[in-house]
Amino acid sequence: QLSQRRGQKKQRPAEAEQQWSPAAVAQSPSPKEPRLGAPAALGPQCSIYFSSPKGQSVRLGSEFFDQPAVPLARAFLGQVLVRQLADGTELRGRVVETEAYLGPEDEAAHSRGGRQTPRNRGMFMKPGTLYVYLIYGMYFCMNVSSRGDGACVLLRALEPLGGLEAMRQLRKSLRKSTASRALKDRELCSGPSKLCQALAIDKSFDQRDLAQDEAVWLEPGSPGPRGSAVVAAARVGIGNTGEWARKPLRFYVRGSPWVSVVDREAEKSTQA
DNA sequence: GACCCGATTGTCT
DNA sequence: GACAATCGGGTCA
Repeated sequence: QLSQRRGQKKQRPAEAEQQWSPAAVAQSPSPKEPRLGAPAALGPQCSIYFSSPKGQSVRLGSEFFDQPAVPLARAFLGQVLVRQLADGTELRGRVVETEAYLGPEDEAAHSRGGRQTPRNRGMFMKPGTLYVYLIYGMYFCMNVSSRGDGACVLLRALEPLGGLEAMRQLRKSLRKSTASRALKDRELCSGPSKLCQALAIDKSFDQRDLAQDEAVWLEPGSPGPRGSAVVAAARVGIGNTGEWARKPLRFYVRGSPWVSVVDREAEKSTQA
């Protein structure tokens, strides 16, 4: 396993290109500002991909999630994940990295061989259902069920857009570090468990519906990256699963400094 | 009931 | 690059 992990490339140290600077992108409304209507309170009017009551608080509906894991993993890129805390604070982040898990045939998936247990039930529920699980006894990973039995998409990294200070506070308090240096913006959501900490996502979100839940939802972002702007690479942290460890089922936005692990080789084969 | 290990992260060398 | 932290769930007896 270690030898396979060793193949992963490290995040490059280069500074963030301007176009990805969070300051240059949307500033989310401060918690003090009047909030939009509850996103879950959707009227009957629905478009193909999202609902927009009164043209406000647009969220992606269940139709968006009802596609196979690979296209869904790609479609997630560029969309904005929003988490509303109990006090009304909105945390926002643009999805920049995902992984697809294909279901029973995928040897690296928790649903491999058709295994269905109380833990991974969310993977088998309707598209848009969250599958949140505890890993290494202390971290959470957040997946979204896709079309296909036992198939889902793992959210691996976000570009923080709003509520950065709340994220920093959550990350600081949830991790067990002695030294409490301030975390850089790049450290807030650049990993599957980091983003769960930053957005206060835990086991209580397991099996919730991303298309309906009041505390977490997905909004359409700017036009997502297309074609060669998306890098397809091997998934991270997959061990002895043979060919399945090498399949290019991880997708990330080329050039984004918010990605957790950059794979230079994969970037070459996915020519810009 | 015992045992093993993980879709990770952070720290230290 | 190595390695510890930490525990629920899967597997097998």
